[in-house]
Amino acid sequence: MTRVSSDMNDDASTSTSRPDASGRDRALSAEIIARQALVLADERGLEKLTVRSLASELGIGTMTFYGYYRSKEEILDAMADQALGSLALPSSEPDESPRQAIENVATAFRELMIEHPSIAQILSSRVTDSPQARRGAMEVVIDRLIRSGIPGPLAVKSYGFLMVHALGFASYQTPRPWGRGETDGGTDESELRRQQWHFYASLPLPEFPRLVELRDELIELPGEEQFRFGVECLCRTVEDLVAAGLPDGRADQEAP
Amino acid sequence: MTRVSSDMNDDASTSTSRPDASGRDRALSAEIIARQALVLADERGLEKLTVRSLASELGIGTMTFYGYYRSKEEILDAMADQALGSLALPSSEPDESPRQAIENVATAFRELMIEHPSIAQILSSRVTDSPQARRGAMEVVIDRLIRSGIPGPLAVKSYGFLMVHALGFASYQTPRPWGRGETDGGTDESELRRQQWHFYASLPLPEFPRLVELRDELIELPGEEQFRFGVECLCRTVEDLVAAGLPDGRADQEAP
DNA sequence: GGACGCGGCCGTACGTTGTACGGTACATTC
DNA sequence: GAATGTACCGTACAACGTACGGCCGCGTCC
Repeated sequence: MTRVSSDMNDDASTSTSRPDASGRDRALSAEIIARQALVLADERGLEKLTVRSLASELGIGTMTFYGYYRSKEEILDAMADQALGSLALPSSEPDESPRQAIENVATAFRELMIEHPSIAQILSSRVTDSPQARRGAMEVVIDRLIRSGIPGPLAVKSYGFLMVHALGFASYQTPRPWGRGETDGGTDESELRRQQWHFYASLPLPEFPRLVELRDELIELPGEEQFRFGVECLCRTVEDLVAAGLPDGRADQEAP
Repeated sequence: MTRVSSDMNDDASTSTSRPDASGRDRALSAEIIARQALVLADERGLEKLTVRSLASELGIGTMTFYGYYRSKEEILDAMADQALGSLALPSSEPDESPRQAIENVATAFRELMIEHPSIAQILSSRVTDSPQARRGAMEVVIDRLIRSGIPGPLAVKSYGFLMVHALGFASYQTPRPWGRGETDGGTDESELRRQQWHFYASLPLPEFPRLVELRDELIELPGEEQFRFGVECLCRTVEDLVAAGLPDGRADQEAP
């Protein structure tokens, strides 16, 4: 059952259908393997992704993997590339404001991190030399920001801001149920919030007055509103700078 | 010894630990081991930190480690705790502005990530259940922000912003020389920048016009100025919200 | 046709990892 | 001295990444 009709270009997803016409056809492609690896890492956690388990899931021998990637490190790069390549920006409106462009990019980044929880770990644990699709995402995002009216240097800074914000946000908590404990049943969203609330409420008041006092806000730290707050900060600043006609976000003390 | 993070009053972790009123004295303490582990991870990289190498560095047998920590996971938490506990805020001025408070906190976070490059990886790769010193850092930072005039809910959001920004920033590149390649001698700052510049300059122009055009800005993405830009965004927004008298950063569409 | 070579596949094996198990050595208490 | 409890660690094992080399079906050349 290792043969899967060996026609990989059925949906025209990849342009590198066959590397060369030497010898036999390969049953798989590097991209299919990377995609499956990403699925496994997102479902079961990056630390459960081993070369053996991946090969087993693909129905191939363990060492066959090394015919497609030279090391496990290499496929981690490919996985990050795969995920970044699936960045889904909504189609561009003709007269998009800087705020709309920023919020669209931010939402796309956030959804990417939610859909692929493992890439935050991958990007954090690797040096990530020269990704391929990452350049494509950079180009598309920066172009989108510039077309909305943001000057180039400021658009680059905004891209960096959003990427760092989304990445840091995904890294900050990563509340995957498989991470700690085996109580899969009781790890829903509201129950986790309730536990956090009780934790903050039970802290010694003389030592942590602020944490106890602000427990209602603290449990919202990993929430959507916190993410939006960061995006709002960027939007306001960019709007100010664009209105002032400054080409970048250099921090000079302007007098209003 | 900055905090009470000793192992004696840890109630729920291990029930079999009686530190005194027992047989012999222990040669080490859990905190000393965590500190040494943090040094090793920062110097040689987190992936080179093994239980064996750590024990060898401490001059103890491998299994002796498990008399202080129940698993390697546990010491990763302790290392993050150790690093967070060493957060160094400058002493508070009596009438500190919100901007000054935010910039002080941001600088402390940034220096922490620079001094301990491994904690970004630790925080990203772990679920990090209930750190001890992290609560202390949260309390101190949020209190500092509130004392500068920022309302409590907004101070919490600002704390989250700064933590996420610093963490994401540290995760984004992590340009450690030991990460890739063995050319330790030629991996200084300016040389790396030059290589990046040439990379962007050599991209195919029709495919990546923005990246080629903005290559001078792009190589500054992991730089200090990009970090400051994010902080500036927060400062401006907080100043606006405080001036408007809003208790938090909820994104209502204000009419100027 | 036969021989050859080549490339995709993978079984086996090796070194390293985290850590369970049990033994040793010594201080304290009968 | 005997008993007990604790700190320490040598050995062992499963799981990991992956080097090595063999098998096998195909294209090519005689």
